Amino acid sequence: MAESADDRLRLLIERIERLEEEKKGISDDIKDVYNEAKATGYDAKVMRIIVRLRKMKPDDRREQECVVETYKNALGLD
Amino acid sequence: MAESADDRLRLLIERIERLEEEKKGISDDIKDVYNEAKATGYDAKVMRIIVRLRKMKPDDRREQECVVETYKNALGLD
Amino acid sequence: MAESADDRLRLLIERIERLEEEKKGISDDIKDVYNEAKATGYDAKVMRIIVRLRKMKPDDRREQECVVETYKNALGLD
Amino acid sequence: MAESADDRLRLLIERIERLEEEKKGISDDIKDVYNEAKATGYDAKVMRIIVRLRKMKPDDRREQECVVETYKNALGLD
DNA sequence: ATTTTAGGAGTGCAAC
DNA sequence: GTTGCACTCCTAAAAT
Repeated sequence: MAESADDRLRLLIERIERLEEEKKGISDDIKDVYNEAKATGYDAKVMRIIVRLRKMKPDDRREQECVVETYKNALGLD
Repeated sequence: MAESADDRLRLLIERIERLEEEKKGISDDIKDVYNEAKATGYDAKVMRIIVRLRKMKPDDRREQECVVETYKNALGLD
Repeated sequence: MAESADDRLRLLIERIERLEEEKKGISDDIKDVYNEAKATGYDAKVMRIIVRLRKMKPDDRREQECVVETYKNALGLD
Repeated sequence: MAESADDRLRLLIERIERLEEEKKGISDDIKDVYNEAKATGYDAKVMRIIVRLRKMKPDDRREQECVVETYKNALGLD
């Protein structure tokens, strides 16, 4: 036959490898932005927190922040 | 000789395995506490956040919370 | 001034968010390839192992495989 | 009442914190064993692989190793 | 049954 | 160079 099982497997693997390279490139780009931000004086760690918060649905986020406050108060945290 | 290299390696591996079992037991205990808390009506996810916050040095924590607030304001978050 | 600090921060965050979306898209593509492979009868877990092995330098890989064999023999594994 | 909700939450949190300390202690012990092994000339990375292999059911392990071989051959790996 | 979520392990980077 | 930190991956549990 024109295409052996071995070739099929190889093609799948190679597609994955190409995609992983692309992904790696983007990860590097993200790292660059954080470094650029840090060089400008921003706190990268906090920026990561912000990105996470913005991923949440606003209502969920506010709800959670509220519960966190409650628990902090219960424990005398802050 | 009394103790072959093979035995030495085996003993090291077995010590690691014993320790990993202990660790697993404790992880399960922690999980139990969270489940108990959840059954009592507490929000386990928020509890995890609290545990993380309490691990930080209070000054660092307050400093970070402050920067988070600043960035949130800058982005109109909240 | 034309560009406030707030805008600068916002732009950085938005660049990160765009890049993370792209990255997410590629991750999904990779997942799709694995699913396609699985549907064809391949073992996705083993494919992941293969991808990892192909990432290594051939000499390093062979060297490591050799040491693994040695340790397995020492422990009567296999 | 004798025990307020705040106390209940605090007690749960403190139990978790104690357990996490124990867990951390064991993790450190494990690290120590790997370091001791390394000092004796063993390859810690390979030891981790061995530990993982020994966790698997022997039949599953052999089956998987077999499929890995097959795929490696299909790709001319080795 | 599918999809999300958390914990753990491993890897690589970075700072010291 | 080594220690710690952060990101990724993967497995397993959980919720829907």
